[in-house]
Amino acid sequence: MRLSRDQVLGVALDLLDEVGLDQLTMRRLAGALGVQNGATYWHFPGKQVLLEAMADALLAGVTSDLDKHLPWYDQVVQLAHRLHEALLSRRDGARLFAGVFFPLPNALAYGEQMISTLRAGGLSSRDAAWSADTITYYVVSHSTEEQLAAALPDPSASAARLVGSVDPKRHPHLFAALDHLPAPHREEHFDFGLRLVIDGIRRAAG
Amino acid sequence: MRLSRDQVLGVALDLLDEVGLDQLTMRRLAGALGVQNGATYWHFPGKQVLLEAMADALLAGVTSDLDKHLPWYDQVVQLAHRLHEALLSRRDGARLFAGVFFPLPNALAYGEQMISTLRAGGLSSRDAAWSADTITYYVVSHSTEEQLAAALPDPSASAARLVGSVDPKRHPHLFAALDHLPAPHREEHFDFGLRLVIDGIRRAAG
DNA sequence: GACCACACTTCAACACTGTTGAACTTAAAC
DNA sequence: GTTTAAGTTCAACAGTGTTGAAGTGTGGTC
Repeated sequence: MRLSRDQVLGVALDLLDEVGLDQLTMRRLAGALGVQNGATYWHFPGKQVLLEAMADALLAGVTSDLDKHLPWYDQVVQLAHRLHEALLSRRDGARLFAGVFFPLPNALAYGEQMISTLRAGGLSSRDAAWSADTITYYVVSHSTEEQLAAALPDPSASAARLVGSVDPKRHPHLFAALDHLPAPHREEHFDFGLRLVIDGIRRAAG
Repeated sequence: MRLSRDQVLGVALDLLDEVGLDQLTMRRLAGALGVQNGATYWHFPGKQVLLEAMADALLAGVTSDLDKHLPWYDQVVQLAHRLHEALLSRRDGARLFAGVFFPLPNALAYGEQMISTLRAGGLSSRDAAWSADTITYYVVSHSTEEQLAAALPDPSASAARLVGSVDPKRHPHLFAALDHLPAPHREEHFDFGLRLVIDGIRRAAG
């Protein structure tokens, strides 16, 4: 049974969901493909290139069917949500994307769309580019943290460790903040920070 | 020559500066300490714990000598700058910090300080906690990207690859944004995004 | 000063990783 | 039906984190 590049890519993404980024090894991938270890190296010159291809595959379609009738800032919100969803669509997707950040087609399309939308809001070329950076930093970082929290060996034990290490005498505000951990309100937490950034941008747009 | 835990930690941080996070191996660390491989395992139960200790060491002093006479939002800016500097103080410091995110003393002190300052600005417990998250996401993400860009094998070749892969016909806005890459204006770029976030927070503070 | 217990180090191994190159097999091209 | 190249196998290399048994040195006690 001969392989194709797309087949390797597809199985690699499925394997990512199954075992996570840390356990995604070339040998395991070969096993999932029903093939010997060296075979994948014909289709991808090395693991790094495979990971880049996987990262870009994650972003397929992030710029499709955007609602162009919304106000520009709501279009920015929509696009940020798209990126967020794309990164969460696969296990460790955000970490995968963050570890690679080179000019890949879908990532470029995302960047172009984001900057273009911001320019439509009246920002200068520089401000649009830098604002897009800020939004992207936020989305990637938030997604990474979400998935890291979800991937903890024992979530309740980890939460207990967190609560246990915050002394209400030494860290009163942090202690109070334990009532507002991101985890139970993932979406609200994401939207809160995103709104902060976008409000700042709207102010910069004048 | 016997080792101490602090000695291992110190040499590990120096070795990090020298070889980078990816090349920081337990054997190399033992070599730098003038000792055999297994020896470090008496002082740290495993590499992960060592990395956590290193990450927290990075943050030593971030909350010292803050200017309490500034308006609350400028105190937030100052603290964010402190975190930024701390993460950049060692090679791959941001990545090191991001890969670990557990309740360590200096990280807790930072969180407490940030939330407390935001509360002083009038934010609710929830809004202060979530705003602190947003700021921290931004600083960590920005620092990570800065160090990743600085650590590229051949910066000018990488820049060329970036420029070369942006087609001005398909990505006009991205192409125009190439005049505003973060790299040559690191500090200005950092401050721009930080201000966006903090303006958003000031608006939320009402 | 001799002894002892424990802190610490060494050494050798284990199971695993990405990557490589030579040999082999299969499929397509003429 | 032979040739050519695409695709695969197999065995090895150099490296990783981690472990456990055996050894060594140092400090405290009799």
